[in-house]
Amino acid sequence: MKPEPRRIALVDANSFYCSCERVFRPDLEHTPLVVLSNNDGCVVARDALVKRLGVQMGVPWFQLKEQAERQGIVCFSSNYTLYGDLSRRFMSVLGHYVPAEDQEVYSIDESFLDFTHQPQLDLTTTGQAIKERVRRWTGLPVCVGFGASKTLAKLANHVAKKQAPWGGVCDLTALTEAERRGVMKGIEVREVWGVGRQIAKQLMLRGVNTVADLAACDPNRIRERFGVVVERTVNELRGISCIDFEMAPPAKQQIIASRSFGGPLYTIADLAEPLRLHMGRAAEKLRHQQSTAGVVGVWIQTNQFRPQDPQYWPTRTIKMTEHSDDTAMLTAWAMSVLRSIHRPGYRYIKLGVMLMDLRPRALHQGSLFDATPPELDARREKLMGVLDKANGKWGRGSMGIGSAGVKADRAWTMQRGNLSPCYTTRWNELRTVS
DNA sequence: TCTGGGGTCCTAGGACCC
DNA sequence: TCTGGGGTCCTAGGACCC
Repeated sequence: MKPEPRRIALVDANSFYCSCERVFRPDLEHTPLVVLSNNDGCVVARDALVKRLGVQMGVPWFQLKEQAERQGIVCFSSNYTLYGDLSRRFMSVLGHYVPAEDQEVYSIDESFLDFTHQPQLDLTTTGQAIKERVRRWTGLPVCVGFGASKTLAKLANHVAKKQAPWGGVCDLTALTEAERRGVMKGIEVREVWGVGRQIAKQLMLRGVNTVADLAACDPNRIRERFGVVVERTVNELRGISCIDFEMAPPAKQQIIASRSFGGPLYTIADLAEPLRLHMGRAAEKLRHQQSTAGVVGVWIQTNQFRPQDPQYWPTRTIKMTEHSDDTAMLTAWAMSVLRSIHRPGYRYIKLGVMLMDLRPRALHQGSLFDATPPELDARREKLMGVLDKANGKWGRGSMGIGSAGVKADRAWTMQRGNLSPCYTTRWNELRTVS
């Protein structure tokens, strides 16, 4: 017996970061808007008006600045505290439509919802209701796509976004086979979830140009040439759901914290400061997911966009003698790595730290040679708890190990010249109505 | 002068073992 | 002349995602 096809929705916010900024700045409703990456480096979000002006994703801001001024484009530094908070509200509105086990929060601005267990619902009507309620309760504009698999739901969402007649909601499950094929014929294969630049190029060389072409491929042949991942994608396009919902996000297998500096750094002493800051953040994430790390890694790099500079981008990892989640311990190991890879005479612009070989904290057992007595371990744990609380309350980096705790304008701190206030998370930055 | 920061999965090939 | 074969583990690199 053939199982009933699934009814999966993908809800995706339009130009999420830009929309977040606009929620608190209704005066900018008709102003073209971009949001910049860390350090005000390049464009990471564009609203519809800016897209129409032909501004590409990822353009360095310094190249765009003049044009932006001419065309009245407003720019914001990224404000992840604000986006994270609006994301939580958005996701909780979606939670009204399905039981918790049928919602997967896929990214900061996207969520899958499984309506398979609510066959009585008309999906287009439901999609419109979702769109309206999210708009009313959070101020965010969203589009909704429905399909028999996650990949088809993604595709439907793409259609809802790009093709105005759908009104922001596209239900592929309501179409006949022929109608669906018609829609797929009109979309380039590159747009499929899971098909990136390289694979799209290879497919097109073989005459597979549209989504319809890919859906018509023999999965076995695809597997031979492209592997199991693309094979799965073909099956999903054919309405066979292969990618399951992931409920509690699995614990991370590696944790990375890195940033470009506001300006170049040179010595080990210079680099130690951002190292301590990054390791503070990484260790916090590690403790948050209740893991310990067995391996720490560090990399530093010079500016590859300055070919006139000598280039150097060493990276190295080291296996610690025991697993740990202790900021001071992890920092000490990372410092030893930094000392081993650092060479004088280079102009460094970025440093990153990495935690690997993660395992659940419950498994942690003091090693036979562990010099720290258990009661000291308990005190350390308490200290780490205080650290995480303080940083949650007063902002990242307000408390840390050594000099990383000092909040100051240093050469290496991020440039965020156009940061919006934290409207939703700090009392003193709340919007006032007069 | 100024060019982001995270993550995952799969595969191929080498080391090593019996 | 003639140089096995299969299994596992690890790592590096490539591809993808947001």
